[in-house]
Amino acid sequence: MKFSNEMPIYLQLSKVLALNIVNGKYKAGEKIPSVRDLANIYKVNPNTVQKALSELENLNLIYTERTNGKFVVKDYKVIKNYTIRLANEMTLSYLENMKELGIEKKETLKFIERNE
Amino acid sequence: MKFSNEMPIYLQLSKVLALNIVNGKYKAGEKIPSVRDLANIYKVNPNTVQKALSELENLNLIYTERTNGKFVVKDYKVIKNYTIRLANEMTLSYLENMKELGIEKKETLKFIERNE
DNA sequence: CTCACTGTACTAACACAATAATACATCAAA
DNA sequence: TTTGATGTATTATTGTGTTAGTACAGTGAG
Repeated sequence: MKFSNEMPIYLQLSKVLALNIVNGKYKAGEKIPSVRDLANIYKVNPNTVQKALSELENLNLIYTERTNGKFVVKDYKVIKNYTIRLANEMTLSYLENMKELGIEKKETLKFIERNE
Repeated sequence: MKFSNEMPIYLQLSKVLALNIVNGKYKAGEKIPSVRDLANIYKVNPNTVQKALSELENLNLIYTERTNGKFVVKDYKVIKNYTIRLANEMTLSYLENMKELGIEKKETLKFIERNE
């Protein structure tokens, strides 16, 4: 796993883990790997993992059982809603960015067609 | 002008300035504001401006006349090519991100329609 | 109970982005 | 020539992301 230097690692890691929840690698109600395991998996410091996970907890995507581990939230709707919110944010941001480049919606669609 | 803390300011500033070139606020061949002026405009340190501008110089979007100022590159084609490259990168990245959310191209188009 | 595993907390050290304050060299204009 | 503008370079300081190492408390299994 490679991290960019354009953003703090803990934020990048947080996004990666959120994706794992969204795409079902970590399923609703399931336990996620321990802080120490994640640190090994992604070759970062346990403290960095903890910071990343606290982001996910703020998003209500995971919850903590103090001496047992951290778990994906049980209600799948929460995950689904998060997914839709993310998709909308990404779409809006994409369209805005294209607009800033002077590319209107009609042309934007051409760019999308071109990239299968 | 507000900067996020998710990315170094000099990179954010560099993107803003690149946009000013792309959308024609700073036209081909034109002089851009001095390092000190830009620092005042965006309320950042002159050193930060310099770092941002060196990014633009690496992209060949601007060039320097040592004691006269910095100028947008004269050849408009360079700017146009940069714009297209950016748009392609953004589109590709957007489609990949949506795919990671489990949203295929057909559904992605619906999201775009929904966001006029 | 003992041991291994959890999350959590703390300190220390390092790297680097960012700010601040100067200083210098070059050119153009007054 | 003098003045002011330009880019550039240097040094010091601050804040914080990251790593490293250690320690503690609670839980469950053997």
